Amino acid sequence: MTAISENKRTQNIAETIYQRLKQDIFNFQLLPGDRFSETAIAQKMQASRTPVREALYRLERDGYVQVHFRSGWQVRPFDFQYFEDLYDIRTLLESECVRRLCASDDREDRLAGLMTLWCCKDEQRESNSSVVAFLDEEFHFSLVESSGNKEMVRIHRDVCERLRIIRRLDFTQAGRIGITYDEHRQILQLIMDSRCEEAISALSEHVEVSKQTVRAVTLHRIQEARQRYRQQPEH
Amino acid sequence: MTAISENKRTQNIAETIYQRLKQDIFNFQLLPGDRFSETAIAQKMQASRTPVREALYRLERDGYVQVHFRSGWQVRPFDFQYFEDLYDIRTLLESECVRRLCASDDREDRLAGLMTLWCCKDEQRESNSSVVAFLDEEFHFSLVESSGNKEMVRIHRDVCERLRIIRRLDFTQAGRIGITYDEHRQILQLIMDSRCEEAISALSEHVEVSKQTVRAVTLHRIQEARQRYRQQPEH
DNA sequence: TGAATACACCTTGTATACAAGGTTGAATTC
DNA sequence: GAATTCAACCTTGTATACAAGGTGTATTCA
Repeated sequence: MTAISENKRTQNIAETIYQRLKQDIFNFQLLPGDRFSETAIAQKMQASRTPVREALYRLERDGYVQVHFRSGWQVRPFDFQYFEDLYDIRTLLESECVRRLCASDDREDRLAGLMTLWCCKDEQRESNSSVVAFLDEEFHFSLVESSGNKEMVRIHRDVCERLRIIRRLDFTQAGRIGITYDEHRQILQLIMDSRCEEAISALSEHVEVSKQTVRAVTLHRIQEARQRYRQQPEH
Repeated sequence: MTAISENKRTQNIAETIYQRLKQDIFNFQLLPGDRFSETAIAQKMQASRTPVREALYRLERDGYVQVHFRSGWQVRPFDFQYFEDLYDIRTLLESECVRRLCASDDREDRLAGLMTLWCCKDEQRESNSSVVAFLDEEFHFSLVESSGNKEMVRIHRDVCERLRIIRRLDFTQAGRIGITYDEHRQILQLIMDSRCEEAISALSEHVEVSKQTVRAVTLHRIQEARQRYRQQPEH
């Protein structure tokens, strides 16, 4: 009801439903393995099946849900290998961009913005974990954008989008914010000094830690959500 | 009419239309920049707009067409920067896989199939350009599959799929077949010898040549198709 | 009591009707 | 003659009706 009525002045019910379903999956209101039908979603969203189907097929291509022929839809079960594969790709793409940055002459100009943001005094550091999570993503996006390869940017954003469902849990852990600042600063400094391999190592390690941290947290959160679900089942 | 009536025993009109539209784009029967409506496609395919829309949204996500709000669809104009970006990503992904192969102990087993196929005697070489084009793709797929990273495989296949529209013109050029065989053999040999950087160089060069060859051919073919179109316009 | 079968219901796939708004071209006015 | 306005048509977005087939349950038979 809400999402539809605050219908952005133009029309894109399909887009709205897409966003809302993704949110539901991200917030573990739709749990991995859950099954549901197009009609049920349509009723919940107070819309017809047409935009619902459009949204679902987008989510299917994104890898979040899968359709069973004439037998309903299902939230794709969690697969940690899947996320680790994505992390590997992220590392590969960003490493390549670091390599190109180190070899470029104008890296000072390209990195100016990031330098002032991440190499600041301790008291100027952001402390809100949501904001830092956002800035962290921007940091990695910027690295890839510096490559000038639009398709690489697109793929990287896509990979990060898939990872966001678990990454956003990262900064809820104590100490992660400070570590992130330190590591970003170190990476930038190494790039500026053209110490390419060291920069790539630092970056890879940075991502690896994030991966490990998230793995434990996510398992915990899914467990938690499943508990809640069992206590007050809606159907 | 044909594509629909030979309707695979089950139903997937949307899938059929998707394939057929993509073919039309690949064969330059739908030219970059062409505009068309859902209704027109539906009539041509003798189906309703519903599966047509599903197919078109898939093609949009694939990057082949774009929708103009309440103003029809358009085949996305050719953008060589786009294809060169894709070639760069391909090179990056495959290089990484070569690197991993060189570092692995069981590369002999993993590459056994490719070795017998590409390091054969001259008289055993395939001469049909379509077949070689297919085998060439399989060669590069196999390299990436050896990484064991399913998502990297998926992205690589996706990139290759986007490139196929221009790559398949490659092997129509005289001499390309022999060169492909020679280069594949060289790359495999370098990997087997664990000469990692040399293997990557050879691979990168191999892809680069393909890129250059295709660029000229494609420009020519589009020109050609546009001529035909002007001579016998259907509308 | 258990297994098998049939039927009712539910699912997605497809076709079609309707709505809202963009485009185009002709008519009208200056 | 040129510019502007308005209306008819065409476009996609959405809702709904219908079709084909999968699922599960209840009933029946052994």
